[in-house]
Amino acid sequence: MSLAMPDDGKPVRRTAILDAAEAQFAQHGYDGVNLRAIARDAGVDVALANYHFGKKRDLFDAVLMRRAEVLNAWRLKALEDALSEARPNPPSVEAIVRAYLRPLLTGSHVTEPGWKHYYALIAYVNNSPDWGGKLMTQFFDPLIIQFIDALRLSLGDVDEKALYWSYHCFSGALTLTFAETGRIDLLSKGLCRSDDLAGAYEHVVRFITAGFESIRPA
Amino acid sequence: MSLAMPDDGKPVRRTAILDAAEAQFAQHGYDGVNLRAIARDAGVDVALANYHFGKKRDLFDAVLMRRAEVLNAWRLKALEDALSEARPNPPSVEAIVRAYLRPLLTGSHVTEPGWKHYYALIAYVNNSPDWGGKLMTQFFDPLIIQFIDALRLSLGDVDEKALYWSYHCFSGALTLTFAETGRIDLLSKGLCRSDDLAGAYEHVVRFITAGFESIRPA
DNA sequence: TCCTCACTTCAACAAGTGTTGAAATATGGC
DNA sequence: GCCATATTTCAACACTTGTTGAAGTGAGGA
Repeated sequence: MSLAMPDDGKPVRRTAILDAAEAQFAQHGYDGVNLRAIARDAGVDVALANYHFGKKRDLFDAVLMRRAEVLNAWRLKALEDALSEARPNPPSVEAIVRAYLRPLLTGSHVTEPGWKHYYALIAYVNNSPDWGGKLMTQFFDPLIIQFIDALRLSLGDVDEKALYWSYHCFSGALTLTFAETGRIDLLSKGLCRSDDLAGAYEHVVRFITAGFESIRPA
Repeated sequence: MSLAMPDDGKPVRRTAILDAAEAQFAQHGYDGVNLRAIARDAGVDVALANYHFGKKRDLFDAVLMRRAEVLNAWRLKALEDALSEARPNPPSVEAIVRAYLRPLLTGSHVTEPGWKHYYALIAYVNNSPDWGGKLMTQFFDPLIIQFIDALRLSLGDVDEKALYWSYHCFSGALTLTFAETGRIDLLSKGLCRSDDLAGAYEHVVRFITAGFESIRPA
């Protein structure tokens, strides 16, 4: 393995491009970014992005995919832990919600700044009409379905439409919160801070858990 | 008044540009749109957008402002109605949430297709880092503060941070739902439909109301 | 009729865009 | 050292971008 290779066996410049693209796309969206700015941030020639990733759109997909695999694995493990801890009973709604959120707040997800960019990117994709929905489906649906299955298990014979719309609310609240848009700082006149995700965690968990509990059949 | 003037006294081409820009910005975001495409959709020369609105960014602001004023007025009336109906008691949380949502589902907001574009645009702005938060603050905060005041009245001596984070969750869920991204259609395999806002309404109200109720002091 | 003014179009600029093919360089196996 | 391969740079093309100044149009008032 060359000295120019990080642990994953891919050239360092390749990951430098991914990192720079991730930050840029998160901040300005797909169309707000040009490849020369990405290359400059990565300390690299423009053409190199094309060599490693092909077209601009493919680079965007590569950025999205890289951490999606990691995040899905973390979340899956957290969900399985919650399920096995509660067995033979179904886990509580709160435990499921926490399993979905906690990976965003532990380990390298906090220390490595790239993850913060990634969360903002997810918010951008999640709220983009048409193609955003397709991308989310492609990268995250297999795992999300498992979470919804767990919720169905926990809530009993729940109305299916209510379940999906509730997850939809969850998704919107979550992506906006982790995007750290600075919105709540202005609205609350500094009382709440976007970058204090740990502080937001308990509030979000409580709000979302109560929302899901409200559809539990009587 | 010239024949080229609609009721509001502004030239028809001016509003045609606003309509076209609204649709384009909603679908592709600020940077994903070029003025020539807007002009083509409006059946107008490129330079005319510049004549009426100045720079591209000013056009974007004009699009945002046009319906913000209308929406804020509708919502304020709905809130005041809820307050006066409940007087001398504080209104219920559910009544406040409904006052915030119902204007999106009544009158011209349903019949006029431009409003659907506008909702998608709000989702785009709300989830944009930095400048998105500033824009939302500028156009919507005065009204939102009144809604939060009403919620504080209804919920009693509530924790302030919990109140703001709860509204934040509300905001994320709401903007995503009304953006009609097509996401829930794919996730639910067609069971739920993004364009069925009336169908989503009751589910969202229930979820959000329960979330706010969960922070009510014991 | 002529003038004024708001509105609209035309033509063009200067800068920036993604993408590419060929050349240059580095790397690892023999 | 030599060769095949992977990586990186260079230079350039063809095209789109926002913006502008000058010219054109039409309606209403004097």
